[in-house]
Amino acid sequence: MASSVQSKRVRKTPEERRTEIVSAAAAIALTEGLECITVRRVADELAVRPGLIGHYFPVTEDLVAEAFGVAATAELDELIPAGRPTDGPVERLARFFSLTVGESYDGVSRLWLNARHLSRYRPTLADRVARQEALWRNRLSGLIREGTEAGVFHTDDPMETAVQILVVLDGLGAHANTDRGDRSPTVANMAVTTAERELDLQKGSLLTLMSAPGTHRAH
Amino acid sequence: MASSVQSKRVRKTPEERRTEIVSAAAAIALTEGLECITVRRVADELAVRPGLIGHYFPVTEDLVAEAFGVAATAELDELIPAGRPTDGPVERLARFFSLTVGESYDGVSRLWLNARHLSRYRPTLADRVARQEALWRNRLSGLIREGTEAGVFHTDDPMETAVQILVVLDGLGAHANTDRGDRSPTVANMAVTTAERELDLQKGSLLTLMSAPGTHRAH
DNA sequence: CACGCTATTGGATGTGCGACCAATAATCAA
DNA sequence: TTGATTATTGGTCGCACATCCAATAGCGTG
Repeated sequence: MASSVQSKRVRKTPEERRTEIVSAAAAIALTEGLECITVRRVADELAVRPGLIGHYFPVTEDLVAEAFGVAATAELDELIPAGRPTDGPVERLARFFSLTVGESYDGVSRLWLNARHLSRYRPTLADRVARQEALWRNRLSGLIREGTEAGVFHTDDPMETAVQILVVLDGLGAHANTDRGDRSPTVANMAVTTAERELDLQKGSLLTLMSAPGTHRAH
Repeated sequence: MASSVQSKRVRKTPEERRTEIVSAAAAIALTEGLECITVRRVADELAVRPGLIGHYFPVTEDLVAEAFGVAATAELDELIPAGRPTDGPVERLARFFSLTVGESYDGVSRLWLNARHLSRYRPTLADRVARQEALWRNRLSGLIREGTEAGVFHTDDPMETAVQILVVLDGLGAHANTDRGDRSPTVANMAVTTAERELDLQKGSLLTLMSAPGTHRAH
């Protein structure tokens, strides 16, 4: 009982330890940024020695890429849950937007900003970013396609519409690290407006469905 | 003549040396990135000793912020020249877009991406970014206001329209470090489309004016 | 010409990083 | 119980960075 640091070493299965490491790294990626994922930082997050991280990830860049992938996938699953939907396309799209306009989405914006910039120097991460972009595109365009087939959305090219929405979302998210305070409602709702226009929905129809969750900004 | 390194030390006026340093740093910012602005890197760019940089910029972060400001201002002056205009608002806006869709604009996109991310950790840079954003907003909204007063553009709020255009531009620029290859014309021209829509211009009217400069992508 | 100012040099200090490796001990099979 | 496997430790190495400082030498002033 003399020392708070653990004297006995705990030995886990490689799989368990590995996911533990990646999870810790993903958490750091979201809260502090991808460049804070360092061998030492992750190590004392898990109360192990730095060398152990290097044992599972001999090249740190691989851990960074993996952490981004896990974090981004988790966020996407929150925005547009995969699997059998319980709601209709309109409700699911409204959910998506209500989550993306909230301030809690700033963390996600920061992560993407972070990853996109860091991709300039880390090819492994660049690959992961490209894969995640495809994942997000596909998930959103899938939702849109569902809606068009159900007759509630109208667009010739669901993928193109999805990309347009994501571009606007990226543009809004670019300011996650700076001002973002003095934003007019028109600008703040640009993504929703884009969706309503490109999907041929009535103006404000999506917006009115978005009041359900706790974190929204009606302004 | 035995040594290629300079044996004699050159002594310049503080103003001259200072601008020299900032210019070198700005060039590095555009080509390699803001985190490559290091005391040593700038020093051997100018063939001086690292200590000299520290003499003019005791805190390196200040040099980084200054370099970004200079680089961004220079780019803006290229996109929307200040001073007495020789062309009309429509031509100037067309020039703006023809320069922003070209691949040569990727460098600028990268710079903004870089600065916006780095602002997360460097408050001094964050201030500079905020000021530059205001500068860009004002310059573009000024141009739009000119056009509305001349009766060629139609919008109730030139500033809001300017911000909308810039948001789309930021969204498109987010991918400057990754793919950006498989982009449909619709997506590639989103910023122009936004302008035409928000300024109540005829569809394609701006686009057709954009063929002049060498670097454009009609797709 | 001599002197003072200071731009510029050369070097030191301390930090954090990724990568590497031999020694140790936990776990499981024989 | 014994032994092999390997997860985990503890430490080292070299590198790049920002910051600080005393010594040096250009250049203008007297």
